[in-house]
Amino acid sequence: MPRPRQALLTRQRIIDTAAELIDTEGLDAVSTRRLAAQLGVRGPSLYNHFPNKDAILDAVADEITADVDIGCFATHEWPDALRVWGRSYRAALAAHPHIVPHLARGPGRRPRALAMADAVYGGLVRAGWPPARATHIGALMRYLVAGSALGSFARGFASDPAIYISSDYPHLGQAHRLAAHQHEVDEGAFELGLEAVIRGLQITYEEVVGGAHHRPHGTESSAPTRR
Amino acid sequence: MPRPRQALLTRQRIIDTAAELIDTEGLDAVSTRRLAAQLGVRGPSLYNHFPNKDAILDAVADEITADVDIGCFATHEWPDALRVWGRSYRAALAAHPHIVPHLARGPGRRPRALAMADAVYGGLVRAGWPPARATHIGALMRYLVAGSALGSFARGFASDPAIYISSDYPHLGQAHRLAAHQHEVDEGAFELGLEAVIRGLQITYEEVVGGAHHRPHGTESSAPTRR
DNA sequence: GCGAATAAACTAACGGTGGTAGTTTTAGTC
DNA sequence: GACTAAAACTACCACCGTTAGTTTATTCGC
Repeated sequence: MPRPRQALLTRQRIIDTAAELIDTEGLDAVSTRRLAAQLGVRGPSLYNHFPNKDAILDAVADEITADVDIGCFATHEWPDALRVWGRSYRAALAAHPHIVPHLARGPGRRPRALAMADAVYGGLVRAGWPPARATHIGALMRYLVAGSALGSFARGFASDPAIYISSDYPHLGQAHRLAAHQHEVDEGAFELGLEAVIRGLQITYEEVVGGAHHRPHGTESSAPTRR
Repeated sequence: MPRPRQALLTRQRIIDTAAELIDTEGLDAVSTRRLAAQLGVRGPSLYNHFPNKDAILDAVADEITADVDIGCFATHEWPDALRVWGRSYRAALAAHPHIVPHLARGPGRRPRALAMADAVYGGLVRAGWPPARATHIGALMRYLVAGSALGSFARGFASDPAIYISSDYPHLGQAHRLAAHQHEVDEGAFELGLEAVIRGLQITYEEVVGGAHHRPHGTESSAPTRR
């Protein structure tokens, strides 16, 4: 009916309900009408609180980013900070895999996503990494995290054994069992990648930064040029 | 118009036109009616050739997978094979970034994607990697490639400088310039990650496989536990 | 305290979406 | 030459995001 005595909707209530709907039924299940129905309301009412549907999804995405640990860059050496951040970043996204495609488009204007980028970049530069490299490392970690949270690698394989019988796939005889080991495969692959990347970066760090943490500035452009 | 003397549609023509539409206008622009219009036809006619829209997108995704070099696993040592495969995999996806979210859900039943998984897994196992590790490496590479092709890291930052002025983001003063260096940043981050991963894996390889390529089985659990 | 402005719900509607049913005509097969 | 299958069509269906305009309650300025 018309304006109620007590407001039925809050930004926060909309965000929470949307997140719940996304988690339980997937991104496609979130229509303005369905979300509104879940809230006991009528669709267009959402537009009193958000300019459009995308803004709702943005708010959900930013909410999720709040669970990521970025304090570690102030308290740990950079390799450990990358480890802690990377794991909490992945855990936050993997808990809500259905919005990862939306989230992975970048921080955009989401304040918490920007704060995360700021902490990572700042921490790496403070540790002595050249700015362009710090950018690369941040990007690379996002690749790993988003790629791993985007969709389960293991679940991507159909669990119907018949598919893999074809002689075209001589090595996939056991692939139908992957889905059952989803968690182990995805987690294990991420950990393997995280450790490999950090180990590889430590070698690069020695080469590039060497022993001196405070390098004379001006030798490395802040604009990420490479030619 | 009833059945024409010469068929207006072909599976291949639909795939090609859909790919073109995706590349030029994005995934959202692909509706059955728009795609049909581009083909000089009326929407429902597509359903004579594909069971639903998703099958069309699947076919486009598989077409793109055809450009990936998987022969390298037969001709190169595993570290070089990973390099060649990874680069061509990423190049194929980055050429069509708009379908990556669709593609990244896994091989499903797409034959070329399955053939790729088969070649990678087979190649790594033949090189001496334990099966569980081979699975992890394949997953890990997909994370890196899909994460990097999914959406440009650099383009994810708004190019409006005003956003980054806030004192909440003390290190992002130059972030608005990222978009201009998109290609360099994305490419550089991927290369950094690829090399770091391979270097890290080579260390693991020495530890796990050692000099002997044929290790007695049973010493390595298939579950990648770390505690 | 009162009038004006704002806020928060609603109904109705627009154009677009994926998909289905049923029709017509052609092409190919026994 | 009769039958079947294929490939286009028209006409829908229910749903989608969004806008416009309405109604009523609250809040703010004087």
